[in-house]
Amino acid sequence: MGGPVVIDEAFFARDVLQVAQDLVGCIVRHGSAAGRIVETEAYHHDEPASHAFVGLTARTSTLFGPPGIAYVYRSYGIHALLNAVCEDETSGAAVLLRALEPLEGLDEMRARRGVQDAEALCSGPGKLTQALGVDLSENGTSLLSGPVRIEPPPAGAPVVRLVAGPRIGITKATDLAWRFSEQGSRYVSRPWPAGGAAAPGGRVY
DNA sequence: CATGGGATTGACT
DNA sequence: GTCAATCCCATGC
Repeated sequence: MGGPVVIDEAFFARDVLQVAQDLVGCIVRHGSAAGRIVETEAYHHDEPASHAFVGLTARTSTLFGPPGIAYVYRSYGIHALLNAVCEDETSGAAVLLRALEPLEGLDEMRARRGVQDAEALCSGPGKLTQALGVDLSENGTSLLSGPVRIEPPPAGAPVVRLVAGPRIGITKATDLAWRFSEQGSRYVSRPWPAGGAAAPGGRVY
């Protein structure tokens, strides 16, 4: 897709659907652990599946912060989920990182996750934060200059083929095809329908 | 102040 | 396929 080479605040300030697609193929790093993003979902305060739908509260203040910061929250009392805040302070928009292809610090990830299989280390939004060692203390920190960083794809990396479909694990706004992943990746949180075809209502890019 | 519901995972029938 | 674990916080009394 010839996406942006530079990841800066302007990268995250764009439309959240565009950022969600462009983040697939980028690198997330925390300490010596790093992985390549293979699956994302977009959320926006205009639709009820978003935490920001309720407006500005203590919980959502991070979502209504500047683009390029991390929104980390606890899900089901157990898991930390990592998002990248997008658009401007009025949007309450963010991209949820749902799965990574582990690249560096595999043994560190295995120790934190308690599993060996590389395909199971980061194949879910709660799994990848556990593997990277990301927790709620990183909420609100910069993804450009903070402890958790997002980097552009390595130079010469092949163009990513994207598949879009409905978001997972939500009960509202399930008609929106705002989940994006790399076509054919073995590291996604849930496999797509056989043959690499787009899910119902989805689309292949 | 009490209650209830998750953007999930892993164990189990 | 079902279900519990377990914490934050929005909501309502």
